[in-house]
Amino acid sequence: MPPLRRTNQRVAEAPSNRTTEVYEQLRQAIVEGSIRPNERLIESDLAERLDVSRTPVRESMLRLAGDGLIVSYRRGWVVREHSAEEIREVFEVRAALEGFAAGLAAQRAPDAALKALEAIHQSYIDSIQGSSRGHLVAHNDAFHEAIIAAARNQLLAEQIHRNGQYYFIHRIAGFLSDEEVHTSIEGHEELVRALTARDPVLSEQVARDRVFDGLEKVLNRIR
Amino acid sequence: MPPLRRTNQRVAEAPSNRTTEVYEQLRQAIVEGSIRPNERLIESDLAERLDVSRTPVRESMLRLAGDGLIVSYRRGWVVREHSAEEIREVFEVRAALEGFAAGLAAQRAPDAALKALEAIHQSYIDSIQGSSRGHLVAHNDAFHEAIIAAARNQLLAEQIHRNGQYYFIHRIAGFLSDEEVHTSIEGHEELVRALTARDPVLSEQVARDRVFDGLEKVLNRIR
DNA sequence: GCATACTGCATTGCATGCAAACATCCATGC
DNA sequence: GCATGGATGTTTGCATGCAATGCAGTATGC
Repeated sequence: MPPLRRTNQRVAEAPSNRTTEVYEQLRQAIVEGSIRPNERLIESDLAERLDVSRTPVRESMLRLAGDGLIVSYRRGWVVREHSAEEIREVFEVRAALEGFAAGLAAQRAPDAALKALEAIHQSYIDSIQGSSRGHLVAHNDAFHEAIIAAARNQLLAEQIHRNGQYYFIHRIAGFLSDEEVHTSIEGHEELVRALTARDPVLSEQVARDRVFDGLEKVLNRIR
Repeated sequence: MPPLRRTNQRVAEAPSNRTTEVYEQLRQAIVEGSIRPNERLIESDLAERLDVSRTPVRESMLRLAGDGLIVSYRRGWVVREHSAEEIREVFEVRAALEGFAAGLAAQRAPDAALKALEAIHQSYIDSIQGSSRGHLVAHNDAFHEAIIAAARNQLLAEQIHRNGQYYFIHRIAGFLSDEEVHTSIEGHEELVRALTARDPVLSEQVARDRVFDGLEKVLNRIR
């Protein structure tokens, strides 16, 4: 046990190297859906395709498993499939975490942060005419990011991100009806109001309700 | 992309092998505190001590990093240290997740599960005379497990466990004053009442309050 | 005496080889 | 025709080697 300098600053969880590159690529592929659920992941295959040895691929697998994106099955790994039941579970966890974040934001966010949030929301409404759906996803992300940041709890932010469940949203965003888009915007509006009123209980409630709305939409899509 | 049989059943995240063994051992050592915060982890060192090659050690490191127990620092890994600020963050996440779980349990738990919970609590009170502190930890774990199970959301359960924050509790459990033990038991009592009353809002509130109580205790210890 | 450059060493990053485990396929028996 | 057992091939689990990286300690210049 040698003496060691302190590391109180938050440090990247993983350094930048080839393993991390591979990890990012695989993660992206799974999230986008270009590697499909239940598809089996063969080390030597992927290694060859990505032009690295099996080692970084193996290590990436472990990290993906930690994220819950793949699970061990028999000898190897397969992309996890989310049954309707599991999707419900995912959204419940989101409701818990994002709801809590909204509650914290209502208590802690500096006034400037709330103003910025309002600006994000407003600029989105202004630009809604173009009505590009890619834009919609980007806006939604920015809006949530702002709230999560305002909650001032990095661990909470990490957990929300890590869950990597956003990919459900990415896959379905293109399919939302105009009415659903409208509902979503109204939800944002309501949330902004609750936050600027500095009402933690209401903010949490609204944020949760929005998540459960999302769940309904997803469940409708997969049926 | 070969056709593949389905894997809808939930599968263990990692198989049982030497890597997993090493992982468990290291995790235990960190959680118990026998490897201290800010201590540096040397692959070849650990490999020799555990009598395996560096490969399973490396892979364990990645999983530990995924759990947030170690962080990359310079070239290697160090055991993460939790500043007071981070401890607050940890407990806020616990409040979010465990509170939510209590709320779900109030809505969903079969009557039998609540009866079982009451029994756990009661048997503990009956046996409190012995007042062994190891027993206290075990009881606390059982109590929480029962609630988490009753919430009927496996992902939520995984997240609560994974956070691996219990180790704060293990480290301090021996140091609780009798008064604090008493408070904790009262908390359990209150929670059982809220759950059997099937009141989700109250249950969530009580569970959260208990977590924040715990935070106070921990913060008092480290000062 | 302090800063800066250089050299050696500890330690990781990645590749690869080998053996064991497991699935698959086919043959055989009932 | 179905089940059971064995052989074969694929894929992982783990060990190990080599090169590269960055740290430490020392020497050198100012």
